[in-house]
Amino acid sequence: MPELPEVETTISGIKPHITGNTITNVIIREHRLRWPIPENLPDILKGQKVLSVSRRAKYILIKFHHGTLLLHLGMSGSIRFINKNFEVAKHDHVDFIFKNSKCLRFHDPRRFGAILWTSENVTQHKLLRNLGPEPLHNDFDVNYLYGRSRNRSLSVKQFIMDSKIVVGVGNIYANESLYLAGIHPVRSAGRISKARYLKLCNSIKNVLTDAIDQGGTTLRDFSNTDGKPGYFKQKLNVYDRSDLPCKKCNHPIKRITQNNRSSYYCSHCQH
DNA sequence: TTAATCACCTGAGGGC
DNA sequence: TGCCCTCAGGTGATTA
Repeated sequence: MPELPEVETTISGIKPHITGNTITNVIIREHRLRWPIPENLPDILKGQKVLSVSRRAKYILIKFHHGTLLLHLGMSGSIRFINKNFEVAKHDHVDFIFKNSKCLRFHDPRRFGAILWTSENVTQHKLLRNLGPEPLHNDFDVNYLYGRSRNRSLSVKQFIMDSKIVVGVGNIYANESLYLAGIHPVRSAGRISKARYLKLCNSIKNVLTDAIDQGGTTLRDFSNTDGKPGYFKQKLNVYDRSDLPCKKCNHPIKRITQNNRSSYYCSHCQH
């Protein structure tokens, strides 16, 4: 499932191919994603050149001179850059055809993803304007995280997964970061010391950086733009490892449910 | 303002 | 083999 490292991997894969390239057609086979794809998207994009590709949180931003295309991969989405005549598979919902007969193909079995258009300043788009800082930027640090956590009673795991606090920390990396910081996932966010938030802040940055270097985490649904898997799964310490021995102490990894999300932790190493 | 819950969706896997 | 059920989960919207 695409989290921030997977989105970063996707962008690295498509950026060199589509930047400066011109769209000649957009084929929409299925409009019903998380929100309906705009009916007039082909008219908006035909003949337009891609100026840049960037990311905010897990949104991929493809900039044109007259606006920005927002792509979100949701739970199961992926993008591939292929020849336009490549055989269409089930759940290949949208093709962006380019001048050189190549095609950016959006595939999403669960249709939790999104393809939206804005002609306004994209940073003020309603989906982006209230987002927290990027976890790998300098403005995400222990002072910020500790300050935002005061008087918050929810669990620390829910806290770091809240995109208004920090973006891009999904379930996998929240579990891994808390394990590396030695913090129990159900502990109340407001009752954790600054010293422990320093560890957590560093863990989040390290886990995400490492995962980006490994090309993301392949579980059930993710592959990169070449259709190849990510390799971070091999480095997971707790996620999806319930009942297996902790890599530090050999105690079995436990699994609990928090807000309908699976949490994995070592009761011996995390407090 | 905060926290909890719901809704969206389909493939995988297990039980029978 | 086939059917049914449960689970997985990102995130905006809704409710309390």
